[in-house]
Amino acid sequence: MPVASKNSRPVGRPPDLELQDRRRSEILDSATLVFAEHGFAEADVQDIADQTGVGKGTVYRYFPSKGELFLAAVDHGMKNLKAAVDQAATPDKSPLARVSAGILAYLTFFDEHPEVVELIVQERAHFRDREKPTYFVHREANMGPWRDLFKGLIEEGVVRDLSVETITEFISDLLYGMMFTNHFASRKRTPSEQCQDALDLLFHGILATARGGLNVEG
Amino acid sequence: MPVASKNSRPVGRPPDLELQDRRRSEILDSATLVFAEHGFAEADVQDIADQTGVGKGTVYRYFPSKGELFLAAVDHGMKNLKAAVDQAATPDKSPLARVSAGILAYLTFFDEHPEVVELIVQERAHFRDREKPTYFVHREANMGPWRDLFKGLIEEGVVRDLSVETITEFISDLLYGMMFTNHFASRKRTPSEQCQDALDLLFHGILATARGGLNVEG
Amino acid sequence: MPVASKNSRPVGRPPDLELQDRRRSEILDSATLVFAEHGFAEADVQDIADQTGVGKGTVYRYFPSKGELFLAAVDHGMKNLKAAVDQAATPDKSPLARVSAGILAYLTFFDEHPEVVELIVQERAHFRDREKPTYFVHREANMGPWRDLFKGLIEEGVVRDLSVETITEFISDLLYGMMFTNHFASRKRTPSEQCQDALDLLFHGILATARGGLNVEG
Amino acid sequence: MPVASKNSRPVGRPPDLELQDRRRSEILDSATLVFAEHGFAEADVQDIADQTGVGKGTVYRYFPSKGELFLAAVDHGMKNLKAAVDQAATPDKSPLARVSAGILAYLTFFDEHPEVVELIVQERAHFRDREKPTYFVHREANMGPWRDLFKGLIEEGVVRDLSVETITEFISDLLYGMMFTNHFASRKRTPSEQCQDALDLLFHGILATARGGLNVEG
DNA sequence: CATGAATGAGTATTCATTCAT
DNA sequence: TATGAATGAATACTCATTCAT
Repeated sequence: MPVASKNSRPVGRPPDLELQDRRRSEILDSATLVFAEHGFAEADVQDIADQTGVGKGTVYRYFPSKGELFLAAVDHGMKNLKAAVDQAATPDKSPLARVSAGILAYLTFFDEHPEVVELIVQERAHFRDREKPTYFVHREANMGPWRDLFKGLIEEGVVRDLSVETITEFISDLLYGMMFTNHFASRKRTPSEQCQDALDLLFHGILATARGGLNVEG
Repeated sequence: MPVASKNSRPVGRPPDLELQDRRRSEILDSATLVFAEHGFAEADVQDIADQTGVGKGTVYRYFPSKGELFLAAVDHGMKNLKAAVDQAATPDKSPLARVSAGILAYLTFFDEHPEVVELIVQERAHFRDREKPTYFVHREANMGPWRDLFKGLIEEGVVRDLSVETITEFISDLLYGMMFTNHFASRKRTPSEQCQDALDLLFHGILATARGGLNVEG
Repeated sequence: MPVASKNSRPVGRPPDLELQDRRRSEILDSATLVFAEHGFAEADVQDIADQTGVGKGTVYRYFPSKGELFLAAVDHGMKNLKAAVDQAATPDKSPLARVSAGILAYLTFFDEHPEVVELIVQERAHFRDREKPTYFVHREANMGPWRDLFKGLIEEGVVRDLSVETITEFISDLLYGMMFTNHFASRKRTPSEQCQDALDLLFHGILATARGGLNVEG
Repeated sequence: MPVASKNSRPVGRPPDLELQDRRRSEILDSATLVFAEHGFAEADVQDIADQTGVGKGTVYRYFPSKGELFLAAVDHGMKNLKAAVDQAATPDKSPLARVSAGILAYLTFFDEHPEVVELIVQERAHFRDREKPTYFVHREANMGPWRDLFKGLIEEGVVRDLSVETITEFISDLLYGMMFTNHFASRKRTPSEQCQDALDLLFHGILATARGGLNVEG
């Protein structure tokens, strides 16, 4: 039940709450585009306002500062990433299939949304004092189920008896590196192909021999 | 009658070439520190001059602009990285040992030189129009010997019959991701521990079963 | 349902057009003073802003650069000159009286507005690449009626049968030289006295003898 | 007789006095060119040094500052002007012929040395605090003989009984205006043609009627 | 004496943010 | 509430001048 403001009769649901939400969303979308195209420092709030079709002052009614707006855009991007991965790695699939699907979804998301990659770099470059970049905050928050999944796989004997942490970090780092490299070095392979190769190596490693007496010390 | 011909005018203070080189180096070091601490945009050329103990004008005698100075610092960092890796992965070692040593050297370098990681991010954030970030230019230039190495390992049957490109990209991406994540998420593990785990997974994969009838589609 | 269509967004503070015009004018006046006092190079945009009583950013809202502001000030001065001359040399006067009135108005204008003389010198000194200085652009644009006037006087037999161009250039050069010399050499005579003398010589020349057999070659 | 410096035996005429003079002259010439081409503010002392073929420090050994060097260049130009006019308006000519020759020499000099015109403008623009621009200092210093000449012509009845001052100022202003206008407005006429026309008007005025009952008041 | 390396003062311009309307 | 006019902090780069060699 909406609380009527001091001197007004209750007018039911104010008709512009919805508008407010839409506006916020539109500004966020424009911001993502403009920040990704020009970088944080070069992006003008005026451009974002123009792109959205509102006045500059309006942008400031929705977000207290350029920085907050930027951070909100990054957060928005991270939520979209999670949604894409979650939608792909559904619980009805087998655990390994979920791994596979999750990785493919991750690669596909960034392939389709290069602007989010840009946002991630820009954040790290311009907000160096933050404890943890938004990406890693989200990563940590979403990692639990994956840890459980690998724990189960180990117990089942499907995956070797390694530290779960070791596995998830390995995969996380690999994906993080792939995402950046794809974008920075303009790689042309499809997410699907990449995913295939990565999974093969991830699952079986590069060596031909059975694991055992390898000595790499010399 | 003066002996000096028109083309041999300089009779004044002779340039001290050694001093010039030292100066250039000192400025580059200061720049690396200042750029890493404040980021490219916030870094003040005056700070770099102060840090080096010279006047601002002197900085501009050695580097034509703030941007060129920054790029030179990145390049310098990349050269140091190569030197560290080359020194570790010497040809007298066995191929697999060279892989191992190279990876350890890579991780150790960035662990000891976090400022270079910062430079890499800053470059990508502020020089988005460059064809390829310096890191990738160097990576490409230095990759040849590694490709040969893996080609040999495959021929020997030590490494599975995979595309060499697939292997080097996999490792490159993994390392790139590890370097960034270590720095951005403030990971505490030693390069040596990380290297061990990464090599284990890289060599043998995560699966317990022999490679073969795995079906991850469902 | 909002009445405003997408194209009629502005619902906020309406622009005060009259204020804008006044502001522009005030800035132009301040600029004229400051540029004349300090010269173009030494003039500080901050001074102009202070003098006008606005922020420096406001100056840049009205003029895109210091240079454009300066040129606008010169142009403004030239328009004022034309107005002064036009107002004096009205068509109701006889042709020779118009010449006389025009010359007096010209000399009087620069006597009362020495800052415009400064602007003219400064322009020539700092914008050497312009095809024609503003002064000459205006001069050319305003010369037509004077040419017609002299053409008429020649046809009437009042003025000798000389090339109209010769006459107008002679007068133009003379006045240009008088204006500069008055200002640069701090001459003290009143415009009126100067005008008298100049007209006398212009009309009758310096020689006592009737025109004719003079031979100045030897 | 040269005075030997404190602790040295008299060595006769030092062999490099001549070199010094030559150097000074070369620097002055280079300075004139560079100042005229780029304007005072944009001209670099380094350019002048390069142009002369000496080191920047050497320029400062001959002239205490950029400003002094510039002023010396202007002065040099003025002296050349005087020489040109003096050489043309020799006492062996008749008075009116000397006037004619002087004017032609003046116009020819600036036609052949547009760089001097530039110097004159630049001086006025950048040294606004000087009591009198160099040009006017020289003009005043060189005017005496011309005043005498016109005084004589008036006494002879060749020139009307006007104030000598009025005549010389008229001519001076006219020439000053012609010089600037020729240069600024890129006039194409030859000095000789211009001189003819100017003399005709100067001597006889523009009116067809004999001087007398002209009334230009209405 | 000649040189040129070193110095550091000086300034136009942008753009996030505010707030009158 | 939405707008955009007004503000002013903040900063790279140049170049006249000095002086060690």
